[in-house]
Amino acid sequence: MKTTITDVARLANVSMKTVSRVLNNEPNVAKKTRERVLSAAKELRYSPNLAAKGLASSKSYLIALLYDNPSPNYIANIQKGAIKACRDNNYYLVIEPLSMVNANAGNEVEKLLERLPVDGVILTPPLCDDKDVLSILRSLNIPYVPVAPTIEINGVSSVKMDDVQASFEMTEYLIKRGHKKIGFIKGHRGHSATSLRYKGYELAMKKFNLKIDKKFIVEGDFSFKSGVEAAENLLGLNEPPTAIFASNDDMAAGVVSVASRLGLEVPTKLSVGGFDDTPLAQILFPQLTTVKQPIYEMGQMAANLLINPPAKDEVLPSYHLDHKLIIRKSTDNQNILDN
Amino acid sequence: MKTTITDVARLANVSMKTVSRVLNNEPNVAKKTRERVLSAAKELRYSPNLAAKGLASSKSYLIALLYDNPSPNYIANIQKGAIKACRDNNYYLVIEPLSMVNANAGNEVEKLLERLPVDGVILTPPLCDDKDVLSILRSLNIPYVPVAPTIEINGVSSVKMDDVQASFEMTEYLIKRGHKKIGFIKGHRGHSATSLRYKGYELAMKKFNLKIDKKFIVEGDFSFKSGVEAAENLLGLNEPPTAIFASNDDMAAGVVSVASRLGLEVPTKLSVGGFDDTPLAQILFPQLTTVKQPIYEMGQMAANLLINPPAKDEVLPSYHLDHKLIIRKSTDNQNILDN
DNA sequence: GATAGTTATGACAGCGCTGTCAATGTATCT
DNA sequence: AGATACATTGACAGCGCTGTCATAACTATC
Repeated sequence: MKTTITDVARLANVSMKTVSRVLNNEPNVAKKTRERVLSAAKELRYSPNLAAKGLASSKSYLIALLYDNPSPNYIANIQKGAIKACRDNNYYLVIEPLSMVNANAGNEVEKLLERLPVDGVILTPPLCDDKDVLSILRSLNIPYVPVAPTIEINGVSSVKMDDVQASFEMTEYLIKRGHKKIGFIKGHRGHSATSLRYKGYELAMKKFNLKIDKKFIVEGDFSFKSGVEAAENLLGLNEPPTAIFASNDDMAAGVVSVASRLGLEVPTKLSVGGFDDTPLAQILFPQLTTVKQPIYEMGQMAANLLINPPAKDEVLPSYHLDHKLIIRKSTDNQNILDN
Repeated sequence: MKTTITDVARLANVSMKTVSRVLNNEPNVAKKTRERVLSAAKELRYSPNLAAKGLASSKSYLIALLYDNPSPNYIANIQKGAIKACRDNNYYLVIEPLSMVNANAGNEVEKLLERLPVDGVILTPPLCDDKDVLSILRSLNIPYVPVAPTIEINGVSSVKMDDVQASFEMTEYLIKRGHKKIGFIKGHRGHSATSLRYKGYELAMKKFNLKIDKKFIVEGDFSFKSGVEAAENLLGLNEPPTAIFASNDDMAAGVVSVASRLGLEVPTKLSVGGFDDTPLAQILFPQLTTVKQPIYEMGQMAANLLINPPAKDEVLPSYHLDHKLIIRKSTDNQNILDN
């Protein structure tokens, strides 16, 4: 029924092994032979049996994506990128949501990976910083790539974006549009992005010799609600900021909602910047100026690093991928400043 | 290194085959033997090699989830449900996004499945109604379960919710809160949910002898923007509705945004109902009354149907799972009506 | 206690592929 | 031409498990 490598071998008049060599792009096959095999395989519409390959070569052609409850949007994009890389290499992606809540994720990972011998694991935050998970992976000797980790691990490449730079650019952009009083809403304490994004803000303010008013820095936790509270706080000041940079879109949405409740028109009276470019950013009115993370690209790169590991001597500690400042209406105060 | 079935067999002093029987819950093993094997397996922390099992039994223990660009939220939930079912049965889920845009998804599916011999496929809309995909699946003889399909296929069970009933309940709820003039925003033409949800609205209106004003029925396309336009249309009427039921949350969000622009307070002046219970529904102010689809449950059920197919004589054409009317602030007009 | 019926167990081949290693063919050099 | 190197090919075992079928060990029956 299903064609096997033997069928191809017979048709091409070579041994199974030679077919195997051709199909796996191994060296040392005569050009003529290679062509003969290829056309035989094509004629028979041959495609290899993954289980058999796996059993014989003790590889699985499977990459696992482990995650613990990040936003659906984030995970969907990581997935798409990872799947792209997998497809390009005849690998497959299996998805495994984990929960760090009930005790040890490490244990869960262990059970999972003992049963499913994947060739590599992609770790997303916050899993990529979980000590147990990392040590299990190391002891099981399974290659892994952390995506946007807080901590760097010796000898392990990670994939990330430059939060500091992105945040710097957003702040710089606001400054260049004439703002001097720029409020900043921090993210969840302990999340690595929180301090990095704040740092970018700080650097930009310093670069342009703007003093950072402590009253303008408010703590949030990345939730819409915390954005609302922070905005109430900031906009209730005697001298409120003319722009607010919230370190994610949900909080920025909170800011916009408070502003509209207070009758403060965005962007004419208040500019608002977000971070992440979630779908929300385009749904909001006015649409949100924000930073698009290279999520898809990170997923793709991560999978690629696992499938085609770089030679030892060219391993980088981490691969930085490009973000993008997306300028939309919520910071479009030009008319006002111009007049 | 890795323990094999042979190790367990040796320790339990039985043959490999008996170990296999025990581990796969096959009948005809003496109780004592079974216990002995089980404890040996436990002691050695044995876990079977998937590739070997697959090769020997020509099964893959893999279920594929095929989708084409639905909302990340939808897909994330389907995934979680499907993975739950997989985990409970030692199966794994591989994810494959497809694109029906560039010509035939059928072809893509074929290439995919020839290479990856999955034991079953979960199809989400709109893929579950694609003729090519369905016929490929049939010709490859791969079991599949459509999730929320428009068309029913003879002999194939599907998993769905009752859109008509849910929509009926929402409408009935609005009516019971005193509304008589209820606007309805339809979804994208051609999407099965569109007509079903409208039908539920219609039935409820009829049941309570409310006449359906044609001006109150507006076409949308499930996008935020179309919700905005529909709302402008509805709220611009001489006698505008006192409640608007948008057939998804994005459009409902559009309604809320128009209402707030027009100074029409929600819910006191206008009640708004949505559908889907997306994250947006809780972010919005006021939070949205909506219908929660059993997405997770559908994913779980779909995977389960593939892993443990029901006996022929008890196959149902489709499995309906329970939705839930989620009542939030956007319809909380009680105070007003009470006074 | 011999016979049949049933349950429990094991021997063994083989799923479809790749790794190893030996064998052959071809080119290069003295 | 003969020796040496290297490129090309194939034979074969075996990855870890399950299906098949034969055999062994019970149970029930008269």
